[in-house]
Amino acid sequence: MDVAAAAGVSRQTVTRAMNDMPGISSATRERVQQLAAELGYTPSRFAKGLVQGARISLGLAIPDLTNPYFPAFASSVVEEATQRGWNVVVDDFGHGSGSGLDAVTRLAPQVDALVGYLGERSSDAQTMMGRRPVVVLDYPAGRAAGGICFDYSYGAGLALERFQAEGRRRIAYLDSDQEGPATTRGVAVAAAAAGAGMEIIVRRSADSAPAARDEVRGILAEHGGIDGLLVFNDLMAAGALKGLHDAGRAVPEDCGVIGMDGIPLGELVTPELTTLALDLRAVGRSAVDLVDNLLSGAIHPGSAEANLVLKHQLVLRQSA
Amino acid sequence: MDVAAAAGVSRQTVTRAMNDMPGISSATRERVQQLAAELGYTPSRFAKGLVQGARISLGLAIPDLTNPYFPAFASSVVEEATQRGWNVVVDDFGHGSGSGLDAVTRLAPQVDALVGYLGERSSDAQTMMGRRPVVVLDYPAGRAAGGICFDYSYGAGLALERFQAEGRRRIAYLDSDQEGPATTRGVAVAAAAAGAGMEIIVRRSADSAPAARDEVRGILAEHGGIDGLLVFNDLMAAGALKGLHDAGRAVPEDCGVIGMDGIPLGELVTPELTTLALDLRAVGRSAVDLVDNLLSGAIHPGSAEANLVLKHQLVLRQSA
DNA sequence: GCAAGCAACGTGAACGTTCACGTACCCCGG
DNA sequence: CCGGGGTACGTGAACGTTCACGTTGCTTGC
Repeated sequence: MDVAAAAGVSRQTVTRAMNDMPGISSATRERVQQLAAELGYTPSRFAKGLVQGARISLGLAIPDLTNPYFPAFASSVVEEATQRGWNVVVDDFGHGSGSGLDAVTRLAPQVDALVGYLGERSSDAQTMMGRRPVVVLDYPAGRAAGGICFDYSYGAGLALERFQAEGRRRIAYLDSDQEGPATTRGVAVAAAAAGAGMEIIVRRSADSAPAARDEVRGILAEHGGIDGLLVFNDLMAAGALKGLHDAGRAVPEDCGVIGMDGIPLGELVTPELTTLALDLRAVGRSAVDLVDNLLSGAIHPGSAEANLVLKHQLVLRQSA
Repeated sequence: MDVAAAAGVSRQTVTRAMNDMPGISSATRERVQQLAAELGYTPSRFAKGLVQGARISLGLAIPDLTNPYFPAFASSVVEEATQRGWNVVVDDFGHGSGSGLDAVTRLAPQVDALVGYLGERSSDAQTMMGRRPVVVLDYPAGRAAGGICFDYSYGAGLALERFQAEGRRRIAYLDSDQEGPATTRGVAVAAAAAGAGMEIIVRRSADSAPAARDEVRGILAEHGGIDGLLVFNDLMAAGALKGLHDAGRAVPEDCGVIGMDGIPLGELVTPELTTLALDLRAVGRSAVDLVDNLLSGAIHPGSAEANLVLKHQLVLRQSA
């Protein structure tokens, strides 16, 4: 410790001065503090962490901060973590920063727990994190050691019911092409449609508004009679609205549109988006709560309480 | 180190096994690795950091992740930092998590450099960070030790010119009520208007779409003849579009609207938003570049190169 | 048969901080 | 004058890792 030598005192005295501890005269305290400031001394967070034990830092793995869903979610995670005095290390694995697994590789050595949209790789993530808590959101079939997933069957049912109630018969579902052959949502929608005895058209596009816009134009070119469109998420639904407008279809008169997620964007587009909404802040809060309980040992990885299932709510606005 | 005892080897051997270093038989390596996995052993990041020296972590202080501008910016910061092998600790000081200064207080002990929208408190931030680099975005009058700011006078000029070219005469500016008596943007707009010999109406609202929507209804109630509206940012501009629609004003026919920032949201609203756009990824990239150069000593805090001024570009879409 | 060489492993020391002590010194009361 | 009790400081030790060396023991070559 350089400051100790410069001030002619012991390291312990410097510690006392920097942390405002008792057992030091105010004269030396100020002298040491000023000297520290002059020398640009900053206590090493590593040494501090080593001796003081865990200051918790939470890893947050996000597929794409550019998609407004994720900041909405991240916002509540950060808020909730901040309240607990944790800090949050964010990794965005979009834009060529690799896969979710790369994000976990980067985060694992740096954090005490992990929360994230990791898609298929959740078990690898648990392996890399060892005994440390991992909360996977929107995990695919099967249980995660800890996780939150969504009851898409229920949500899809709500949406299809709505379309039917409106008398819509030619329904299409626009899926994301991100995960493997079909997304979790995709299979749920297909199942719900089959259950309701409906035949629906399924198309996929990249998870962005422009891609959805283009894809919708394609759908309409092939299937002109579509009068209901369910979309993978609200961002793509916003693009879909544009695509319908491009093709001269009026929403909701010619074609109803229902999105998923319930992000604030839905209220800003025209017509305002009917959507299967989640309580986004509740999702973040639940994720951090899970981590907290896993850390404290209040609940155990793999147990029933470590897996939450949240339901969507159909928020009716203008588009359907 | 528990694993060392359990495996009956020395700590050094464990180190060699965990880090795939030479000088160890593959038999012992695997035995140690498996034992480590069973015991749930995770190397302490603190001890590692202490002995190996700095793994850089970058603090990112964000006023409100809920406002789509900030994730757009954060996304490029995270991407750029990830490329350098840094990790990013995010703090959102919206939603009652205090002020920017609170965020800095939380981040300062944990990071090697700081980037953020800190508003007025940038000098306090530098004090808390000592010699470590601080890059302040959108700092108010006066220079920051390191920072990026925007030439709002230039941008405001572009917008007002556009309104004039369209023959619009009754211009209003909707400001944010976040910072003190008037925002940096507010004074720039006022100055640009005065320079152009224009008289403009200035109103303020909270920095959110619903607040802007309400405020715009208020403006129209008082000043019905408004035919041009410049707005603090794109999010508020999106709300303003809704407000104009509520009041039965057609955009751009009855009233033109120009936003600021150039976030992707602008292309999803109807009509699509004409805006003073920034290259958002360039902003993030520049911020991280600055930090990098400050860390390496290539440029010095307070020097001319440590302060960047970026200009807006008027992107014409439908709203003006 | 003996040293050289190499592979496999162990042994302090160090990183920078805090914790639990120990030690001067001063002030007072008796 | 002596001891008790405070205040202001200093002194190992410890946290868990890695680094730069040592130290075995076995092979190899002549």
